[in-house]
Amino acid sequence: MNSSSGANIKVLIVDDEASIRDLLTRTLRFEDFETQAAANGLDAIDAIEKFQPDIILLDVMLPDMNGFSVTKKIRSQGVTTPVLFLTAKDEAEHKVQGLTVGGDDYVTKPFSLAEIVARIHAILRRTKAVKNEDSVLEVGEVSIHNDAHEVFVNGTLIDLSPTEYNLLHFMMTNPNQVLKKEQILNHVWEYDFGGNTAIVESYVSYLRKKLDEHTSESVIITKRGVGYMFRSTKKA
Amino acid sequence: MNSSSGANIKVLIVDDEASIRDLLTRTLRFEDFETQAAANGLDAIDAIEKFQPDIILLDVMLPDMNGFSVTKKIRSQGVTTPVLFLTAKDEAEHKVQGLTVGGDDYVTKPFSLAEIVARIHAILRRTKAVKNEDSVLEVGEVSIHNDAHEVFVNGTLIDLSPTEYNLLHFMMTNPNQVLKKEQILNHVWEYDFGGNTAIVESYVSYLRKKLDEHTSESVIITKRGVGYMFRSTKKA
DNA sequence: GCCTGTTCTCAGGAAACTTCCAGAAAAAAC
DNA sequence: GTTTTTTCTGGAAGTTTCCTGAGAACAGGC
Repeated sequence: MNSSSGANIKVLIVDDEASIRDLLTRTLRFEDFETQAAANGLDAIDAIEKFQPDIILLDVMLPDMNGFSVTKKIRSQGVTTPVLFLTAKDEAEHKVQGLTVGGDDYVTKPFSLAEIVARIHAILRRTKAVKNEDSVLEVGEVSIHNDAHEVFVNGTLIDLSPTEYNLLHFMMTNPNQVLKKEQILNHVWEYDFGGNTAIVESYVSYLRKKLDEHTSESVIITKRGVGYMFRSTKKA
Repeated sequence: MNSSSGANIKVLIVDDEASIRDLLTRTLRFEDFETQAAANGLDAIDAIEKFQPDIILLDVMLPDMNGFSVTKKIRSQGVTTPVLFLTAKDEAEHKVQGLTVGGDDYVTKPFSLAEIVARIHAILRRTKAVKNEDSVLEVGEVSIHNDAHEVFVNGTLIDLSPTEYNLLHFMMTNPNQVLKKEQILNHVWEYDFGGNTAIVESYVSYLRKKLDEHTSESVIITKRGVGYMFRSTKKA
């Protein structure tokens, strides 16, 4: 999202898969977070002590011990750093839910990068009141209420599917800036999505159909050969 | 694009085709980058260690190992140098997509030199904040907003096709100097473009038609027998 | 289980864009 | 002033990109 999204925030990434560590590291650094990574539970505990992260992304399945044990261990040492668990969908979701007390939260793999970034902000907002990722986002004639997951266009409530909502949210956090279809795909869809950018076209089409009947002019502009742009102002 | 565009920046060029290495080397040196080249993966890994580049142009198809393996290898060694992948259009684009989320990016072959230079700047701006390739470029009565891909002439928004935009951008980054048609062709069009410089004349004509109705005098001056020049000031 | 909403793919058609050509216009050469 | 060279520009062909409807696959709620 914007360039100083995570300035001065330290994130510890714990996952045994190198590709996931890499993906998260580069994404979060790009978002201006300071990151460090660990591949197993022991290294993680070590890194928490030394690196003193503000938040921990913790894979539940680790080679030596599971994420819950890691959490239990550090909590017993008085560490209250919030944890964002990364878990496979089938990995006993209810188990995770029970453990996400306090500031903690979890996302299921495969996740989308936009979701990870959003969750991190949400957690930090709750626990530290760092950077108030506003729960209401208003751009031009459209406003998104993040808490209620509601979208209003010039006062009218619009019903969107989850993916439509995510796409709109991503575009509205980057208004007046051309977003390449690939860029959109990489942020809004899950990281292992197999298809191509045609789906972005489809969803832009869905969004337009729902939004544009209430606006003076289409809020999503096609920049042929480049991508799409959410406009906040009149085109002139 | 101006003469000190890449001062003190080290670029490692990795491609097995000598002609591509040459093309890139000459272009980037002209742009004041410091360059070094490698023809295969092993040499590349070696060069990364010794040369310590600020950015790597990496062909995906290499004789010994592919570009992803090279990246994986160096990342595992803690090297975070951003990579600009060079890839054939049909070469499993989705594979590359996952890798373009952090600082990395990619261009498909055949690329244009202007695009390579622009991407390098974009990457460096994001990762190192070296030399902010301004997102707004203003020369005389014309201003280009790179983020939104919009062009204003004396306040009026002008609608341009991708090629028109690229041509204008190239000319505006080199104002008040005569650009030979061939030079323009080499920078703005893809390197394997088959036609001749007549197309530059066509596009200059298109640009003039769109821009000049809002300016006091044509912004693109013909230097007969030589080329074209974008003027920033009145001609006198 | 059945229905509904959602996600994703695909393909046809429309629109925009690129490229080439050829005649007109302008400038330079003689 | 005429010829030659170079540039300009409209048109047409061919290609690419984008939009959208239709339908398959899937999940969740009732």
